[in-house]
Amino acid sequence: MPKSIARTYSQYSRDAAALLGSLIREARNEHKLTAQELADRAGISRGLLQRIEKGNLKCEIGAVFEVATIVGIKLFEADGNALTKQLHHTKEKLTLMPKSVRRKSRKVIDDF
Amino acid sequence: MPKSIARTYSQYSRDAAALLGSLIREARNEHKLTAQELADRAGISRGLLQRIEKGNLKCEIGAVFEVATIVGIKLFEADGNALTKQLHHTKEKLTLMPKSVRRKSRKVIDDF
DNA sequence: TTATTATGTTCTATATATGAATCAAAGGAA
DNA sequence: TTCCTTTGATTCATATATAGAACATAATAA
Repeated sequence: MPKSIARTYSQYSRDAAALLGSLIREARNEHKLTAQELADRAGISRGLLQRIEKGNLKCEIGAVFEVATIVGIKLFEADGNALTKQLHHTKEKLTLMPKSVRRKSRKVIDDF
Repeated sequence: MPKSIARTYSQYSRDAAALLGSLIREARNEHKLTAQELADRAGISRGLLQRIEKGNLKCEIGAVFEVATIVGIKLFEADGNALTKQLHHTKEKLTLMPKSVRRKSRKVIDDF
């Protein structure tokens, strides 16, 4: 990760992460799960779980999704099956669309 | 990250990430945005965007949220304002709940 | 109150995700 | 077809997120 400069995030992204973290925290309490227990189930450290619950945007999305799934927070869809359905549908749409994005040539316009 | 062993993810998490990636890809095409352009707007590299669209679970959630937000994919809520409302509501609930999870003492039962 | 457990916080070593560069392959326009 | 662009797929150097430990603080039960 060379040339890295502190990344900026939009307010919406920060709110979304904070909300998801709070939802996880709430769900964990309702499930009567210790931070350590939930972390163990998700295969992550307690420290990482804490950062997730705080809405830290630098956590890997896989860890966040795992934790959310364990405590019963459904991403995107209410019933589980709809997820894969929508996935297949989306992928079918993709095959029918142009493979690459291409706008009108800039080169030709620029030089003359 | 010591003692790291290839992390495993649930099928649901993998599907969720794959779906989100496909949705991003689709939205990007509809917005007529080049991968490079979207990556620039999100402040990430094109390679990272590629992995996000592939549903790679090891990407940082902040980058994924940024990209999703830019192409108009709303996380969790349809209208933007409801997000913060729900956030405040959730945090209020948290203050009314026990601060820590504690089950009946195991020590006392175990030894005697 | 006291004892015990959960959570918060900081630190360090290291595994690894990321940015950048490169090349190949594919796609769309003329 | 030929050109130009976009995308896919590598590779590598390095910035950094993570695991783990240690400790402090907070919170619950008795």
